[in-house]
Parts: sequence; structure tokens; C-alpha cells
Amino acid sequence: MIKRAMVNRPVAKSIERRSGVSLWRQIADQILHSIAIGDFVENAALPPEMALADRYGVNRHTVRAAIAALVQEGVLRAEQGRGTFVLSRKRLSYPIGARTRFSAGLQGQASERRSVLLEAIVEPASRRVADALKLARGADVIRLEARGEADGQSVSRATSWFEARRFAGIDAAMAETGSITASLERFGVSDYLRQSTVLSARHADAADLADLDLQPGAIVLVTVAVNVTPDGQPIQFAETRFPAERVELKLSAL
Amino acid sequence: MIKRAMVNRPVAKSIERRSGVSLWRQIADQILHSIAIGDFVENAALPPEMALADRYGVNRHTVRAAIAALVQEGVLRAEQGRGTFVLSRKRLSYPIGARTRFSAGLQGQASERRSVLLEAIVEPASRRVADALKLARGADVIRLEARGEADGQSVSRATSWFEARRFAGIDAAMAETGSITASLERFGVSDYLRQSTVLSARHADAADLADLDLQPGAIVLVTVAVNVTPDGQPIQFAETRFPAERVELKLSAL
DNA sequence: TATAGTTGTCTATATCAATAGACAAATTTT
DNA sequence: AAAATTTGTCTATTGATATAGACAACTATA
Repeated sequence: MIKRAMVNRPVAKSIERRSGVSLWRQIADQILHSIAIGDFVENAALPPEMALADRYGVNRHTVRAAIAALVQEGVLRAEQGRGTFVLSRKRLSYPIGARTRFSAGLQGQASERRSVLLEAIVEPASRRVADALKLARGADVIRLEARGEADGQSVSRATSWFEARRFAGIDAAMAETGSITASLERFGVSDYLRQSTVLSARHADAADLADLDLQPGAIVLVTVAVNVTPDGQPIQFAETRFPAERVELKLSAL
Repeated sequence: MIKRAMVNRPVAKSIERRSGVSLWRQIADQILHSIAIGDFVENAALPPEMALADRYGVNRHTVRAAIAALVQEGVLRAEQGRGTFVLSRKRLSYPIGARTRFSAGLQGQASERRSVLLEAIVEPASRRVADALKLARGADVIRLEARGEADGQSVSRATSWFEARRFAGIDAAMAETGSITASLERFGVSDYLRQSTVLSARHADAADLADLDLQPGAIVLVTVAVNVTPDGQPIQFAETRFPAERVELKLSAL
């Protein structure tokens, strides 16, 4: 009953027409994927446009549109007469575990890593936030909007909520230290754990595109997490968006 | 420096033009997202087409194209003169942890849950597979292709590899028991741990669309995992694709 | 130097995506 | 019963997407 495969060559993925996603966008996504899994190697030349057109069963101009988009994104470089070359570095691998902070654990992967506070706002808690933080609905919470950068590229976009009464001034601490962990220590929280994390994915919306410097049609990984003190008291509720083309999440300490 | 928000209403997400992703597909995705986060409630009517067109800043016919796609997918039902209604159940929440098997932990969420073996093939190990299983490159491995179903809907699509010599006949065990855990027990593996999991997301390719019964443009969550015996010997390497519109991953025991 | 291979640019045409307006058909409200 | 609301269908027009072919510009190689 079991079969034996004769050869072991890469699967030829095909393309969906009249799908609402243009062919050039689908091909651009597949090229990105091929780079990510090491099918197209860094610094090497892509197959010629005619060969790609043949592989995907489309016109050469359609392939050119895909390549143009990736050149625009800084993933490829095209040189007339020579070929098209892969520039992209590998995706950043974010560790996620009970005690892993987002800004930690990236040693060696990116030389410059920082978190930029975009906005701090006091607002009444929505039902979702109130439930997560175990507050009364409508209680004041502080919402922090922050962007994570590595080597000058945007790699994360986080929205997090804290109880306003307990953590008044956390925005200033964040702006100063650039770290949630360091900021929480000023409020007497020396240790905290990741209670739950829920993971999903969707297309980037307009805000994501602007904040993460993405091209339309990009995909974001979304984590929704609740952090608690060791005795189980919720202190932070956070939704973080990661550009799927630049980041993968490594679940550690499982 | 901190600001105070006056009102607390849902953010109006907007739409990207000339992006390679058609407006109707973007709106369909946003409607799915709104349903997933509980913004549009199950069984309730969607806002009228004109209101949606206004919200997204597009023509009514564009909204109609988005709704038509979701009706086709079975997410919405439109009734002339009455309105358009949400049919979709919530997304399935898959637990992932050190000892969590994919087929376990879904009690109460789906009444009927099963795994279907699609194909079993012996092939030489690629570099990726050989590295993960600590085998010589080109050593024989068994590749199993399986689809997970819940309530008649496809919710996962897994490709997994085992060392052929040690696990010869695992395909028959899988077909019989429908469970990886039960099959491994027959080979003397009574316990195993998830050594590592790497998570990413991408657009569904043609194979995913067919296997998971998705519409073009859909997004899949991808987990790549290595399972090991308690003493650290790798036994299974698996890549699993989940339709992001139907599944979220809940990271537990972190 | 000549040739082959590759990317860049142009024109032309057909199809899909989106806008616009009008009205029909069905349902709910007044 | 009449009016208002909502989905369904039709025509027409514009812009983006995709195909096709030809040739220019540049690079590497025989």
C-alpha cells in the first residue's frame, strides 16, 4: 500500500486565477517563500524571467510585476544583462516562552534592536481588555503603542494595556528604558509570567502597512497574550503584530 | 505627555488600493476578522450593504462581491429584503504545548474530530528532514500526508516524516488508529515531547486550497515541529498548515 | 569581436476589478 | 395599504491586471 517516491525534487506550486489576489502578488509571495525555505539562496541569481514565467505558467510581464514589487521591498536587486539577485536576510526568529520577553533572546540575529514608544493613551477598558485584566468594564487603562525594530527594519507592532491606577506613569518609564520588563520593575513587578498566548494570522490592514512598512497584501502574525505575576494577578494584556515575511516565532521552553 | 481618549469605539480599518489584492478580497478578509473577534455577532445581521460600502469607502457593488465570496464559503447567508446574516462558528482553538497532541484537547469545541491519512510515501530524506531527524542525508524516510477534520470541516493539513527503518508500517497503524500517538505506541514509543516549534504564516498555495477547501487568497498558519523521545532522540519531523480563518493556536503549558 | 543570454521598454489587446446609476423583488415598518 | 429598507439584477464606463510580440540595452562568454 505504501508507495515509493522516485525522485525528490521541489514541488511545483501553482497559481490561482480570478481569486481576488493578482497573479503577480501570488508569485511575489511564492518567491518570498522560496527564499525563506532556502530554495532560492541568498546572493545567488534567481532563475531568468522566462524560466520563472514558464514555471508558474504566466507571461513574462507578470513575473516582472512580481519582481518589481520585491525590488521595491528591498528583497531583490535586478541588474540589466546579468540577472536578478536575492538580497534578503533570513527571517528573524522570535522566541516565545513562559519567561521570554520579546526584546530578549535575539542575540546574534540582529545587531541593533530597539523598541520605540509611539503613543500612550488613557482610555476606558473595552470588554476584551477588562476581562483579560480582571477589571470592571470601563475602568481606566493605559494603552501603549510600540514598534519593535531590528537593524532599522520594523519587526513588531505591539498594543498593550495596563491598569491605569496601578501603573500611572508607565509611559514615561517605557520611553526612558525602552523595555516593558524594566518599566514594570519600577512598579514593584520583579517577575512575571506569560499566562496565555493565542496565535492567529491575517492580512495586514492599513495601519499595519504604515507602522511596519509593509506592502499591501502582506500577512501579519498576531499574538494575544496575558502576562501575570507569579501569584496569578494579571498585569498586562497585549496584542502584537509581526510581519510574517520578516519574522517567525520560535516556541521555546515548551 | 500622556493623552486621554474621549470615546472608545472600534477602529475604522481601511483598504489599500492597487495592492495586488482586490478590494473585495480585502473586505471579505476584514469581515471574517470582525466575525472572529466578535465584532459581528453570530446569527445577527451584518450592516446593510450601503453602510458597509460607506464604512470601507467603496462602492456597494464591491461590498457585494466580498459578501458573495463569503456566502460561497458558507460564512454568510444573504436574504433578499431582510439582510445578510452571520453563520460562522468561532474559530477552533488548537492547544500547543510540550505534551499536547494535535488531536487532543479539543473537547467540547467540535463534536466530530478525525484525522484522515491521505498518502504514505517512502522517499530519501531532504537536507531539512535529515537534519531534523539526525539521519544521513538521503536515508529512507516515510512521509505521511494527513488532513484533520472537525465537524466535517478541514482544519489542518500535516506532512510528517519518520525514519523508514524504525517505523516501517506506521502508515498502516495510522490508517487504523487515526492517531500519531497511538501509532507510535506500537513501535515502543510510549511518550514523546515537542522539542521545538517554529511558527510562520503565508498565503495558501494551490495544494493548500484544494486540501483544506479554502478560497484563493486565504492565509495558512504553519508550524514546523520536531518531536523527540524523553531522552532526546528525534522521532518525528512535521509541518502542519492551519487555515487562519478557521483556527487559532493556543500556546499552553508555557 | 561576435554571439547568446538577460533585463528594460514600448505598443496593443483582452479580461478582471471597481465605480456609477437605475430599477426590480422581497421584507419589515409605519 | 403604503412607505421605507434591503438584497438582487441589469447596463455602462473607467482603470488595473494579464497576455503577446518586438526590440533595445547591457553583460558574460565563446
